[in-house]
Amino acid sequence: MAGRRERLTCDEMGEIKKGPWKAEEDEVLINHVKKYGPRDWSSIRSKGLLQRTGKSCRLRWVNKLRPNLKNGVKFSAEEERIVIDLQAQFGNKWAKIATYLPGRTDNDVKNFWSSRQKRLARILQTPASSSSSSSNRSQRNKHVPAIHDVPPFEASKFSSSSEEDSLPKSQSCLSSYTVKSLTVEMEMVPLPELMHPNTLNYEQSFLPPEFDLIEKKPCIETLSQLPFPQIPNFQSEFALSLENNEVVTRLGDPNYLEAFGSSISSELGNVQLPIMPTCFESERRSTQIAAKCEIGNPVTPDSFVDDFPIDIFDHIEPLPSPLDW
DNA sequence: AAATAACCCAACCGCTCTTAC
DNA sequence: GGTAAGAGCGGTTGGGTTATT
Repeated sequence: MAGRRERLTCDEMGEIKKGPWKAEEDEVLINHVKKYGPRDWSSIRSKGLLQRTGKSCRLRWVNKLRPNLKNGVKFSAEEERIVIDLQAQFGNKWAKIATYLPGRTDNDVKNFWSSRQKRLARILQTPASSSSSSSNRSQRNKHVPAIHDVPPFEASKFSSSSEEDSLPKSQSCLSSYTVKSLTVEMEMVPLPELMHPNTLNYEQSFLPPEFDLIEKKPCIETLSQLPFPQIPNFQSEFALSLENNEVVTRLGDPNYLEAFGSSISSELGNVQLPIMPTCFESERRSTQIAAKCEIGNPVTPDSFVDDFPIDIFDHIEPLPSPLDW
């Protein structure tokens, strides 16, 4: 990484240094914070302490030097679940989400999510019959026979919109589930393998001090009302039913949903799809949308794939022999 | 052992918001 | 109320590392 952003030298940038931070610079920055607190970032440069912009100093402090950061520690399963749930709730408000994850920065969360989305995208774009997939570790491990008809994943759809931000809190929560594209916003099904009872009360354990219960009430309530205990059933029944497997295939096709949204629900039979929280149901705008929601609105192709244990697909179709990889 | 792909993450950029004057 | 500076945030980039062939 060294030199990557140091091409622009101090002279070229008007004495502003860029690129990786040196230990000495960190030390200067830490000393500044010790003296004056985490503020007056621009004064660091104006005093000649560092040839960095205030912006750069602040970022360095927030992302790397701040105490109690979990630098170099991978996201735990619980943290992952929290991010997934909160992203579904808040959108790409990484700073806000990070406040629920002690020791994590918005950059951490953002990077984590980005990696996750890339992984997801690759899985969904995997041609089932492609021999070239043998060179792809993820594709090999996560062979997805039923998803290859899914249109290419559109990562951009996963970013939050300003439209959502402008809504009242109680509606913004709703909008991410109903108003916007169903196939996009419903993807955040809690990871089945993470449905430990002791992970379900994270809201309490990670509530930041300034958290306003009243403000978030509608969404928090719905979160707590989510039928998480049903998820494991959903997983196992899905994995063992060929009929349901076919439904999974169809659900992966937005056109199928569009055309057969209401009738498909009967096909699901005993399958316990994660269902929409009640507050969302009450806000449905049309019977068509309602029909889609009832058949398991949070379920989209990517959620099917990504939120299942990798080996779940072993039950759907025998994996090819390692010799064929 | 080399080549390649995938993943990770630090750091930057541009925009918006907040605050002080 | 207008404006400039500072601060904060989300998106993006690209080098380093690791895993796989």
